[in-house]
Amino acid sequence: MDSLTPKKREILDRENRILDVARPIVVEEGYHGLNMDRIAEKLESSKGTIYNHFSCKEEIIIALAIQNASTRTEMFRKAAQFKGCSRYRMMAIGEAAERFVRQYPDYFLFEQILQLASVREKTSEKRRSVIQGCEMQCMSVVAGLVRDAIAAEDLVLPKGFTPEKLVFGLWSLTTGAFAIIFTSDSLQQMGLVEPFETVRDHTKAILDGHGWSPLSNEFDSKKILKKIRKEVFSA
Amino acid sequence: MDSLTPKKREILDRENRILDVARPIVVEEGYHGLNMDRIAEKLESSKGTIYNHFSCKEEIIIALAIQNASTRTEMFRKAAQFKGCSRYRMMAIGEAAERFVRQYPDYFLFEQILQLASVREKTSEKRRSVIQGCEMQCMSVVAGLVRDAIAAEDLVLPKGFTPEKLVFGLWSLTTGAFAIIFTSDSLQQMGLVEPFETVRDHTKAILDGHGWSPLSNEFDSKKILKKIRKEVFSA
DNA sequence: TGTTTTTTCTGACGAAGCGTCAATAATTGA
DNA sequence: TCAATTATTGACGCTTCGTCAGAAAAAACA
Repeated sequence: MDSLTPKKREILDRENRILDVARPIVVEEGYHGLNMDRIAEKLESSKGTIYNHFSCKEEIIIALAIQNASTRTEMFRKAAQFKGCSRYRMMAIGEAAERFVRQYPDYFLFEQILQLASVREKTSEKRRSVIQGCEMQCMSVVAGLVRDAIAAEDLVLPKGFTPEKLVFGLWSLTTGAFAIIFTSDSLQQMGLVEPFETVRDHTKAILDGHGWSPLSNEFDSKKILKKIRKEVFSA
Repeated sequence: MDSLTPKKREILDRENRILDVARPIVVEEGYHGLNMDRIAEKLESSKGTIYNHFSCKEEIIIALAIQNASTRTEMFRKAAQFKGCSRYRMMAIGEAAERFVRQYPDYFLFEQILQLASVREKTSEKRRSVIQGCEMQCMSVVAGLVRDAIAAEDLVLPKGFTPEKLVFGLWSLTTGAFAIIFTSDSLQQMGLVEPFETVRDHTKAILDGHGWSPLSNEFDSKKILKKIRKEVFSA
């Protein structure tokens, strides 16, 4: 359905043009570098027009995050479909998480900005719930996989230890690690050069620690990872 | 040495009074709620005077973080001195991390604000390195403990897997989890009511996963935790 | 004690960014 | 073609930032 009046088309396009202009500014100069006058200037329209699309700059930032958020959900879904036992499928999701963050490092920057209460509260409930929805869907995919593992008797969780608790742990580990990777100077200081590999190692340890079989010493993870990369991620 | 001229004393006091005034503002109204005029008003002095102490509001926020940062280092040091095997001492540090974050939740708020590049870059190298130093010291304590564990043959790390890598994993898990606990709505949605307990469980899993003995099924962690709480934290 | 020098304080000021809205321009539809 | 509707514009008021010349206070000196 591209048959819109030229004017409607222009307005629709502009929404994306605004985001295209804003993205590199936020990436290069951060939250404070982004301002409405500058966007208007680059877009060769007036500030009022920008405000017709976004009610404040925070809305632009959350819109930028939304541009990427559903991609992650898709990647998680696709990864969960990897043909193999539950543990391998979990590995595939780990790979998805890593690929996503390497491919869209901007996303983490936006999330970081949006985590600040004073920024977040300026955004619309509508956009907030889109982001929240994408995140919840990712977690649901993982939780579903944990349930599959339990059903397949690859994993036995202690009484009261819900699949969601396991998801929370993995989520904490990966988002915590990514935050450190992207913002902290400590890694250099500690001499860590391959942080992503280390994240993989720790994910492995958590899963082993919870007894999710096959345990990592019972299979060749290098080989499986290769297979995952080939079968799930090559388009 | 409190024998200063009354004027010098007043100036020195004021530095703290500024922080005392600023803290609740940042905690309650976030980064955007804090502004220099407001501080000046509450302090019943002029804005210029505030600027004599702090060159911008970001400096105030980092100063607030510094007020707590060394406490954490101290708590970690104290915890590492717990009398027991390496794994128990590690548990003591986990307990220290949890206690710190519960006792000074503000600190995490400040850190979050300071993580934004556009905020961080306004702070002085001097204060930045104080914070960085405290953090590195915490990590060193943990890394030292890992080395102790290796020396005691409680832990064998694979070739190339440095103690720092293990620290990175634990650090990621805990900071990631704390960030989620304090800022995300997802926890409620997932029905997680005791997140701190869950963090403990995952820490346990990571340590088990790396084979740090005694493994968690070889001792009564409830009992040890009780002992830690009594012997390390009761002052 | 009075006087000079040094330090500190003050608040008005310019700059920058936000978000608004009356006026203007463009588009649509009859 | 022309009224009605919709979209655009940028000047404006407001808030906050950070500065700095002049005022006030403190310290040093005589």
